[in-house]
Amino acid sequence: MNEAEALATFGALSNVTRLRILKHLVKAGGDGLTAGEISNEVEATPSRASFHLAEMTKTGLLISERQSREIIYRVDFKSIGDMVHYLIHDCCEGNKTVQSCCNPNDNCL
Amino acid sequence: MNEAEALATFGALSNVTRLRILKHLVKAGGDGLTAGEISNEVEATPSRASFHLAEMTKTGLLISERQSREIIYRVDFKSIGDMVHYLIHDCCEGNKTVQSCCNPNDNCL
DNA sequence: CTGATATTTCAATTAAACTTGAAATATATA
DNA sequence: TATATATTTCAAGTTTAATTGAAATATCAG
Repeated sequence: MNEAEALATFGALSNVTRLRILKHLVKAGGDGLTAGEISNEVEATPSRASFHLAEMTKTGLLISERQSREIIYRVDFKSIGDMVHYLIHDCCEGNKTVQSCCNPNDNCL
Repeated sequence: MNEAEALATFGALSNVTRLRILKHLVKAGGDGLTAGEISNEVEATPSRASFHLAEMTKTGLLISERQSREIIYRVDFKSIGDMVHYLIHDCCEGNKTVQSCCNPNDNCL
């Protein structure tokens, strides 16, 4: 992941609607959710949800697949992993304080 | 870290000038850098650098300390750790693919 | 106190991101 | 083919973020 990609990914996560879309999709698991379901869950109009879904897909955060009339979105966890990697290793040069927050039982709230 | 703080932190890192400030400050280590040095290094006017430094300090990414006429900025690694924690555990519910990118020798590029 | 240096603040402008609603596209079913 | 459903696209308007340059604040040295 290079600087431009990192900036785009941070930008993608800096909007409430998009952050909530991500969380709903994480909860949905491997089955993903349709654009309509997402639109309902985050209480956005279809066009607004579509705009944000496109934004997230462009940056690589989501993967989409048409299934007949519906379009299913899923999280691409690799892209979030890349972001975590970039944050820890590129930005912070492997800083121990940052790295310690990766563990499930760390001291980071 | 709550949703609003996470959004602010992602926003703080979604700007080139701010991302570069962060990297320069990480490289500078514990001594930090003065506002003037940062302004020079990222090639921004003093007022523009000051604006972004204030933005980053507001979100908790940086800590500032006046030393006579200069103001020294340092990275608060804890805030980045909190962000990493939020990403991995709150957003991604501890997803293994994401977590694997924390290690120095992972497969995340 | 005066003048110089370091930094911030502020108002004005410019640029980017977001929202809205209508129209377009894609697919399915009768 | 006609109609309905699911989703996207587009243009217009609105809001938020970033840049600029001048003025203000803080500290220091003479």
